[in-house]
Formats: sequence, structure tokens, C-alpha cells
Amino acid sequence: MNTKLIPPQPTVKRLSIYLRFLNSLNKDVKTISSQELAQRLAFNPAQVRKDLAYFGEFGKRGVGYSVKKLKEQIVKILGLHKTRNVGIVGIGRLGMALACYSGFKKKNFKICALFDVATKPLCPAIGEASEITEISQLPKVVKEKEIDILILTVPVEAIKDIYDMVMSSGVKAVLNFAPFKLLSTENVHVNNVDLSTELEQLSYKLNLNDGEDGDVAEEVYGIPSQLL
Amino acid sequence: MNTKLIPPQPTVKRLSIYLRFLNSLNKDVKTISSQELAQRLAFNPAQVRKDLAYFGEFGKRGVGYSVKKLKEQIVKILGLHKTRNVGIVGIGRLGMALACYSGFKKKNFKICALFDVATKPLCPAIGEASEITEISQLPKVVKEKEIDILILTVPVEAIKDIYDMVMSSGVKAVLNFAPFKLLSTENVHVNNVDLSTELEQLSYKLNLNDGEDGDVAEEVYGIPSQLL
DNA sequence: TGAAGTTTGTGATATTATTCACGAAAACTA
DNA sequence: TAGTTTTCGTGAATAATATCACAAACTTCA
Repeated sequence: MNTKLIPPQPTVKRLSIYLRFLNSLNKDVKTISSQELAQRLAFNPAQVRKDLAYFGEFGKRGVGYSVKKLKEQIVKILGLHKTRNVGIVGIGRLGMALACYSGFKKKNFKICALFDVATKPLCPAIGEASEITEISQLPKVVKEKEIDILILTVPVEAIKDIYDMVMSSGVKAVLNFAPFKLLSTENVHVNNVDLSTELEQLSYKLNLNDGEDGDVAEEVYGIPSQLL
Repeated sequence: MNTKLIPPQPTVKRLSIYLRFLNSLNKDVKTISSQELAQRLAFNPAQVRKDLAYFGEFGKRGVGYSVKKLKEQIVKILGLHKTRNVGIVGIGRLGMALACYSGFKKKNFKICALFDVATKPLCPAIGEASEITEISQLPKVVKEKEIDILILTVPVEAIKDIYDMVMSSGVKAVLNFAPFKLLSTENVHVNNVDLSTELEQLSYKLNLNDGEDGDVAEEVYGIPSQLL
């Protein structure tokens, strides 16, 4: 086995996707092959096997992978068995939507602080963190509540004001939704999600089709209706 | 020049990022070099040049790129000069947040229909599409309003019910936020955005740091405080 | 038991993407 | 004008990622 090698980032990304799919499976599916997994998710079977083999030998030849065991392994690899304390900075519509999203709770992400410049009316659905903390308190609260991850959903104009505060707060990871690419530092790992970029990708594809005909050939498409 | 070649997807993704950065620039910055662009965005200068060279020769040797001209070119490449009609399916918190997000309007994405199972109270900020259409009307409305892109923000349980309707509606592109990977077909290009996956990536990084010490070396970090 | 059928794990190979390195073009300097 | 500096565009080299292909391990069934 090649456990010593550093797994490539794409592999880690796919692990999330595998896990999500495994979780959606009916309870009576006890075992799954790389073939089946790959087919459903439009990956290559060898790729699935290789991804998993980076972390150990989870499969059984002639059989496939035990769904239960595989889920446990991926959870462990991704560190999802540990509870992570999450704070959200900028409680607009998007921040609120994320704060209320139940999917996070299920995966051990615990929203435990909400930061904003002003006190705003809160949705009642938020369990843990039911009030808004003034943003100047951020460094203090990050330390007190041992927040691991900050989600930034502030308007882009506000990014500059809070950047230094966030990066020096002691938080180890940041998920930034503001349309402004924040760079990782030695101490803080930043992931940028840009919703506009996603739409723009689609626009590009549409534009290709508009322009010239028959230009989007040779792409491998999945099995449309096979929704599980 | 190598205009004939098909540009790789990563290139298209970066174009969005270049454009966003160019737009954030002060008006008096007339020209920018691949060096400067790369430094700010943690890319390689040669990569920036190559990305742009796929589409033409936009730069001037010894000078750099005209910011104004470059913006225009990228807008054209991504097809952002054309107005795209967008519908949102599933008007929960996230759907509402996207519907109200002003960044889309600026980029010629026009939210012109909101679909959901039930009529819900609407936020007043939405201009164009100020009421919710019952989801069964989707195929009809997509055709009537010539909707190009559907954004799916339905709960994951609802995906199966609407999948066929969406894919056969005549829409050409889909942006799916439901935590379930939808596959593209010959006629419909799907982009999946999974917010949980993003958090899980961070969890993985945190987990690496937790586990063993000094294991996250050799990564190139950007210039932290250089926010423009 | 043994032969046929599956499916894993992985070395070898192919493909894709990034970075280097340098000639050519433009600008600036004196 | 000639020399120096800057910066592009791009072929070549490198690195990263994905796919192929096959031996080994396991199951099934006669």
C-alpha cells in the first residue's frame, strides 16, 4: 500500500462526495463496488479505488467495500468524528441560511457564534448560538469558545476591515463567501467559495453553444435518470 | 497564438477570478502586468499569461495588459455581455439569499422566476420576480420566460421529484446546491456546489494538524496583508 | 475441490496542467 | 540612436492527475 504518499487534493474532495453518496444509500445495501460507486458519480472505477487505497486497504477482492466500514473510514479520514466549533461572520441572508442549515449539525459542525456589526432580528431555528455578538468581540470569543472555523458571509466592502482580525484571531480555518479571493497563510487555511464564479462557468458554456454549433462534443455524460 | 486549442476548465475558472479582481481595482490603475495579477491572486505569472493567450493577444510587451480592455475581453469570453434569465427552484433561506443577492444582477444574470411548492412570504428586495410560481408550472414558465439557467436550492429529499422536470424543461444549465451530485447530460450542463464538502475540506486540513505535528509543510502562501 | 466469475490494489502508461526559460516587442534613458 | 529594462507569448520541461491493465484475493457454484 502507498499510505505514506500525500493524497492529492482532488482525492480529498472526492472522499466527501463518496461519503455523501454512501449516506444516501438504503440501509440494506451492505456492500458496494468501485464500479457502482464510480458509475453513479461519473468517476472512473480505478480512480475510486486509488483514492481509497491512499488511506488503507478498505475493500475485499471479489466483493467490494463494506458500506458501513467505508463510511466510518472516510469520516475518520476527514476528521468528521471530531466536533468543530464554527462561527459565522456577517449575518445577512446568506449567513442566516448557513446558520440554520441542518446539514452542518449532522456532520459535527457546531455553529456556536454569530458575529455582525449590529444586533439583528434572529431566526428562531438556530439552536446553539441564539444571539449576535458584536464583531469587535471576535478575537475574544474565538478564544473563549475555541472556534476552529470561521465562515465569512460579509459584504465584500467589509472584508478589508475584518481581514486582519480574523486572520490573527487564532482560528485555524476560514470559509470565505465574499467575492474576493483571500489567501491562506502558514497558520490559517482559507477556502474561497464564489457563487458568481459558478454562474459564470455556466455562462461560458452557454456562450460556447450560442456561438458556434456542434462545439461541445466529446464529453462523457452520466446516466441521466439513474437517481440512485 | 494557440487560439484553436480548447482552453482547459481551470483556465475558465481563473478567468472569473481575474475579472473579479480587475473590477475591484481603482479606476486610476490603467494597466496591469501578469506579475502583479499573479502575485495578488497567488497564481503563477506564466499561467496568467497562458490563460489569457488562449483567447488572443491582449497584452503589450513591456507594458502589461490594459485593465479596461482586459475586462471587456473576459466579459466577452465568459459571455457576460449577454443577459441570462435565471430561475430559482426552492425558495428556502438559501434560495431567498441568492434571489436577493445583488452581485448577480450586476453581471447580467436576471432572476426572473422563483419556484416552490407553496406560496411563501417574499422578501421585498427582489425586483423582477416578485412572486412564487407553483413548481408544476416550471416547464411552461421556463419556455415562456426563456430561462437559461435554473438554480436548485431544494432540500435533498425533493431532488428526485423535480429532477426529470428540470432536465427536460429545455433549460440549458443548472446550478445545483442540493447535497446530491447531479450529472450533466448532452443537453443540460450541471454544476454542483456542495457547501458541506467545502467545510469537510477544512475539517480534513484541521485533522492533519491535530494528528501529527509539522505535517503541513511545503505549501506556498500568499502575502497575507496585501489586500489590494 | 476446482474452475469460472468478481473485484480489489497497484505498477505502468497516458493525459492534463503548471512552471520554466527565452526570444521578441515595447518603453524608457541618456 | 543605442543600450537597458520591462513584460509578453510560447515552446519545452516538469509536475500532477487520471486511466489502463493485470496479478492476487475472494466468492460462487457445480
